[in-house]
Amino acid sequence: MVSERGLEVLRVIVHDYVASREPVGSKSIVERHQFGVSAATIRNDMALLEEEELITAPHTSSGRVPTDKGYRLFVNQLADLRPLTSAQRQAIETFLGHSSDLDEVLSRTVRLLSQLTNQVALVQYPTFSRATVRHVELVRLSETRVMTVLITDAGNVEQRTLEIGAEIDEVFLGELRATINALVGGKPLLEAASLLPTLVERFRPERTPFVAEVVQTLVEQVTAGRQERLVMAGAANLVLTEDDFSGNLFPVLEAIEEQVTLLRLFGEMRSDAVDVVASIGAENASFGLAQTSVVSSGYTASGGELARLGVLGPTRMDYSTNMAAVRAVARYLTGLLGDR
Amino acid sequence: MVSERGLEVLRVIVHDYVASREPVGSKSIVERHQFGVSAATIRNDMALLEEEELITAPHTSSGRVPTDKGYRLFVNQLADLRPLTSAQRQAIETFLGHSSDLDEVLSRTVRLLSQLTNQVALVQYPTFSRATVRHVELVRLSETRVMTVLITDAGNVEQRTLEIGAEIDEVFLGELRATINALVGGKPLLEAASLLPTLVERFRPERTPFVAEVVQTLVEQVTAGRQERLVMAGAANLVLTEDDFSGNLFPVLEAIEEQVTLLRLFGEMRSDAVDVVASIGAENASFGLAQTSVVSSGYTASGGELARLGVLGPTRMDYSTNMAAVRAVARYLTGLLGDR
DNA sequence: ATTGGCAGTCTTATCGACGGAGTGCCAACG
DNA sequence: CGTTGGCACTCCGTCGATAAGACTGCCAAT
Repeated sequence: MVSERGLEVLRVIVHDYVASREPVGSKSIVERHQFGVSAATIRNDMALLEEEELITAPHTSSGRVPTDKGYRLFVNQLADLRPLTSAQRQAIETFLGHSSDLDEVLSRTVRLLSQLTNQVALVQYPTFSRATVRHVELVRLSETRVMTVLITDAGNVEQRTLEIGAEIDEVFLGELRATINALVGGKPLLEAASLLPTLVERFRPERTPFVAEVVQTLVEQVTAGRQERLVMAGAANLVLTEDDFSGNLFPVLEAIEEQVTLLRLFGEMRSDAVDVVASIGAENASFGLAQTSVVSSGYTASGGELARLGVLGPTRMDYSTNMAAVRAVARYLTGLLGDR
Repeated sequence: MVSERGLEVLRVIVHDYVASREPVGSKSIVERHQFGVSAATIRNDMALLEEEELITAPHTSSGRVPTDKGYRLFVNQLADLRPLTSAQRQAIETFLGHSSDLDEVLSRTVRLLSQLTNQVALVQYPTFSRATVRHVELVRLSETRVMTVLITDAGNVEQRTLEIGAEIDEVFLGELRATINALVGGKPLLEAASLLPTLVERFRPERTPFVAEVVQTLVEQVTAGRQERLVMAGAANLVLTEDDFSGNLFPVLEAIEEQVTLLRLFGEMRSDAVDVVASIGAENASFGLAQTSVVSSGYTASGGELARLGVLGPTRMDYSTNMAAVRAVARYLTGLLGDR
C-alpha cells in the first residue's frame, strides 16, 4: 500500500513533470520540496508507486513520469483547483462582459478558454430540446427551391434548403407558413415535432407532396435542430506541445476537425457530474486520442439544457489550472445564459 | 540571360524538389531526365539560374532548391496545369453532386478541395452585395431582448440579438416587421441600407428610440451582412508538411484561425484575374506567412458576386496539381451556384 | 558550347569515449 | 520498522573525430 507521503511524492512528480517536461528523480524532489527525508527514502516510496503503476521510468535509471493511472489518481484526490488569478477573473469579465448573440457569446467563450489554458478549447452548442418554437419562416428561393428557417426562443436560428419537385406557389407558401406558425408557435420543440405531421392532411390532396416535404424537413430541423455542434479555438496551441504527442499530431488535428469524435467524447463525459471532470489518456483510446486528455464541465443555457465545454491537450497538462479555468468559465457562462 | 534549356532545368528542379523534398543536383537531373547533355553542362545552366536568383544552394556543394522567385517564374511560364484524373473528376461530381444549402455546399467544397490537394483548403463566403432582401424577421426573446433575422434571396441567413432599453411591445413589433418587409422586401441590400433609416420618423415619437435601434442593427446586418467569412478544412495536412516550415507551424495555424489575415490575403488576390493565381512565399510576408503559398481562384455565386476559394500550404507545394484542382473546383462551384 | 576530370567543401552518419543523472540494493542506525 | 548514506551499475546525451557521400566550380580539351 502506498503511504501518505507516497501520495505527496506522486503529487510533486506530477507537478514537476508538468512544469519541466522532464522525468523527475528522487534527488531533484528533495531539492525542490521540503520533505524532511533523504533522497533514499523518496526512492523507496517511488518504488512502491511504480509497483502500483502510478509512475513509470522511461528507461532504467532515469527519473519517473506519471502514468495515466497516476494522473487519474492525481486528478481524483490530489489536485487542488488552483484559484484563478485576479487577472484571469478580469479577463473573463471583460471578455464575456455584456452578452449578445448566442453565436457571439460562444465564440468569445471558446477563445477566452483557449487563452486561459493555452490548450485547444471546445464549446458545445446547447441542445435546446426544451426550447420552444418562436417562428417558422418559409422562403421561396427559386421556382423549385424553398428555404425553411426555424427560430427558437433561445435565440438560435437554423435554416435548411429543399428542392421541390413541382413549381412553388407563393400564395400557398404564405398560407402554409401561417398555418404552421399557428400550429407550433410557442410549442416546445418536442411537441412541435409530433404536431407537425398532422398538417399534411389539412390541405387539399394535390398539395400533399409539397406539404409533406416541408413538414418532414421541419421535423428534422426540430429534432435534429438540437443537432450537435461545437466551436473550437486554439488549435495552434497543439503544435507548442508537439513533443508530448510522439510526433503523432495528425490524428489529433483530424479528430478536432471531425467534431463527431469530440462530440461523442463529450457525450460520454456527460453522464458524469455537472462539475468539471477529466478524461485522461488511455481512457480516450477508443476515440484515437490515447495521448490526449480532455477536461470538461457541463454548463446550462436558458432552457436548463445541459451542454459541455472544455479543453483538450496532451496527457501531460496542468490539470489544476485547466480544471479551475474550465469550471470558472462554465459557471460564468451558465450565469450569463441563464437570464435571457 | 538564361537559355531555353535553362528554363527546362528550372522546371525539373522545381518538379523533383517538390517530389523528393531534397535539394536536386546536376547528376540526378541527367539521370532522371533525358537532356542529352552531360552533368557539367547542367551545372553551367544552374550557375546561371543561381545568378538570376531563381535557385539557391542551401550550403556550398549541395543540390539546388528553387527560390520564391524561381517558383514565381515556374508558375507564370512553366507550369502545365496537370489535368485532373478521372477519379478526381468523379470525386468532385459525387461530392458536390446535388446542391443543397449554401452552408452545406461550401462546407463540402472545402473538404473536397482539401482532400484533392492534401493542403489546407479555404472557401470564402460570397458577399451577396447584389443580393436582395427576402425577408426580415423580428423575434422577441425576452422582455428587453429582440433578435433580428435577415434572409436574402441568395439563401443566407444572418441573425443578430440586441438589448432594448425599454420593454418590448409584441404588437408593435409585428407592426414594425410588416412595415420593414413592405419597405425593403425584394430590394437589393445596398438600397435597403439607404431606405431603412427613413423608417424612424414614420412612427410616433415615443417609438423612436426602439425603432432607431432596430433599424441601426439591420443596416449593420445589411451592409456588413456581406461580412466576410470563410470556411476551412484540412489543417491536419499542415503537420504532414511540417518540416517545410522550419518548425514555425505556430504562426501559420494562428493565421488560419484568425481568418482576418487570410481574408485580407484573399482581398489582395482579388484584384487579379478571376482565374487561378498563386501568391508565393515572400509575397505573403506582410501577412506573416512568408513560408507559405496560397493558390486561389475566384468563383461567382448566384448574384454574380465574386468570392474566392483556394488552398494554402508550404512554398514547396505541387503548384501544377493544386492549381488544376482549385480551378476545377472553382468552375464547378460557379456552375453549381449559378442556377439557383 | 560542351565535356570529362579533379580538387575542394560541406553535410550526414557512425563510432567510441565520457560525464551526468538516477536507480536499486545493502548494511547500518535510531 | 522506517530511514539513511554509500556504492555499484545502467543508461542517456553530448562531444569530437573520422569516414563516406554528394555536389559544385573550375579548367583544359574537344
